[in-house]
Amino acid sequence: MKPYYLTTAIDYTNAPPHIGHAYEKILADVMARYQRLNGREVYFLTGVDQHGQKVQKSAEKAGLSPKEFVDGITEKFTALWQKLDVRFDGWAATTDEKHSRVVQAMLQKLHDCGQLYKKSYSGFYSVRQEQFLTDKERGPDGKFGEEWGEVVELAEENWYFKLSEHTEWLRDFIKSHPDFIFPTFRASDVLNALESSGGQDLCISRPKERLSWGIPLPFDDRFVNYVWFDALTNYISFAGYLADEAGNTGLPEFKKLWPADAHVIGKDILIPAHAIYWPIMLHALGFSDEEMPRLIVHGWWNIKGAKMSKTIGNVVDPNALADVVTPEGLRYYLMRDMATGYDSDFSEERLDMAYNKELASGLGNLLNRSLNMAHKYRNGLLAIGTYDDEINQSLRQTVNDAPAKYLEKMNSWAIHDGIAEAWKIVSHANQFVDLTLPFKLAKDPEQAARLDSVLHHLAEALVHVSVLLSPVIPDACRKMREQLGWTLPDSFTVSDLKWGMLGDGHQLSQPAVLFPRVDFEVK
RNA sequence: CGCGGGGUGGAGCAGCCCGGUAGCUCGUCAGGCUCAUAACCUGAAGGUCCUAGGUUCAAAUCCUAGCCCCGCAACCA
Repeated sequence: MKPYYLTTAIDYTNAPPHIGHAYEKILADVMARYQRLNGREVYFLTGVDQHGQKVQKSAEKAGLSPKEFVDGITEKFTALWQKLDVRFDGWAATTDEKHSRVVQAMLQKLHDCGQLYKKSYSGFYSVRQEQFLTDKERGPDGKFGEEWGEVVELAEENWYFKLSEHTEWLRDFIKSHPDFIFPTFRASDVLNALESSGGQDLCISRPKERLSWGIPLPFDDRFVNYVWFDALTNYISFAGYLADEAGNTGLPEFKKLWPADAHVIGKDILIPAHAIYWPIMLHALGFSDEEMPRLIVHGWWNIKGAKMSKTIGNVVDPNALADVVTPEGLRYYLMRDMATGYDSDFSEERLDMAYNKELASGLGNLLNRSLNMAHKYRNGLLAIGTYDDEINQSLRQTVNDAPAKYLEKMNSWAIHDGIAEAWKIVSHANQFVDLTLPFKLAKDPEQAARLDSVLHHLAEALVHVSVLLSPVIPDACRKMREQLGWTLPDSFTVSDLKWGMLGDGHQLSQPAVLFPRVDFEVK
């Protein structure tokens, strides 16, 4: 089977990362880890989009060169990914020369087969904002507001991509491929956008005098490429597309990797970029319908129902949160509290609940009490024995049922539901302790066999949890396994999970608090 | 009639496709337990399932009309 090829949006290096950036990368990282857990080879690509006018302007404002400015912001992103344990295989930075060469080779290819043309456009241009204005920017009085400064009428030549030639194909493709966009309800949005778009072509250049921070067009050096062919192309350029033509080495073999099994993106960049421009670009380059990628579209984190925005000043900093609830706590919260594809509300109360109630009191405490009793009563040595009863059977049932349900949910990107399936084991195990009362069994020598079976059942249940939750909280699960004295065997998969991972005479390690409780300052 | 999502106990959500005792997590209250991270377990209170019609033996679920909230409407994860 080909490797599972997974990408995220590449983040624009104009401002530091916020909670939404973190969510998307963690979501992709969880899926990457989940696929690996199922024995699938994975290639996970993420990166940064560093070109463009906003960067150029922000750099000027900061008194830095675009390169210096971009490097500074980029470092904030990479540091965050490291902190949050987001492990990617490829790093897509659009200022990378390998990338520029592929972009140029691609543009040349499209130019050669007549997909690009030059045209003059005239309209109203804001000198201060350095952009053309449309009727949308006009105020109620039909005039352009003061924020645009001096507005002049200007004619400018630019290069265009024949997008309109392919819209008919795209319409049919979307209708006949319901899997193309997840969740499916977003597809109707795209079809609507296609209807209203008419036959517009896509402007892909900017004259060099206006924008210098970009990739030059190979067939016309008075222009640099603008946005789309630069940013979207990262998904194939860093996957080894046109590597020979571009003279690139050290990249994956494109034929083996493509198509992408998942482009993980936010709903804001679905239309037009990923659902319209991107498939059409690929189609124009000669990619077949079978070579189209799949889009996984996630929702947004709102703050008390309102959109997060710098203007309102309610931007949530993932770095600060990770410092409070640990990176794993943040990963867990973000995954458990959002139904993939839909919006969700961020709140400190929920984060508090997820960490202190679920991770600390639920899972962490269960591990701690189980190991503690096993050490207290049996020096951490498990004995399987022959004792059994209905209470034991019931817990085994829950544990045995979990993997199949978990797989079903995770395969359809319902991470929150997958977590819930694993959590059923945790809840049942805590209940199990209260039903079996091992601390009482320990006082009665005649109950020795039953006590052994109870301690074994708890440890066994915890081993299962430590596997199922490992994509979401890998480090905590590793620590759990360490305490349980069990290592994940090489090439182990979820379907290998079955009752009896811990044999007779298994030695447990010492317990240690997994998730120390955290006091939340209510702001 | 631009498009999409949503409206379910105090909060957040599931259930709706394939009608049949309204479910989960948190919070509140009461009890139990003492192995454990003041953690764990059990029980209780609390709901016009946005509104009004309709279909049906039966509607949160299907149909019709309307109201409200959010987002999008071609560069914000």
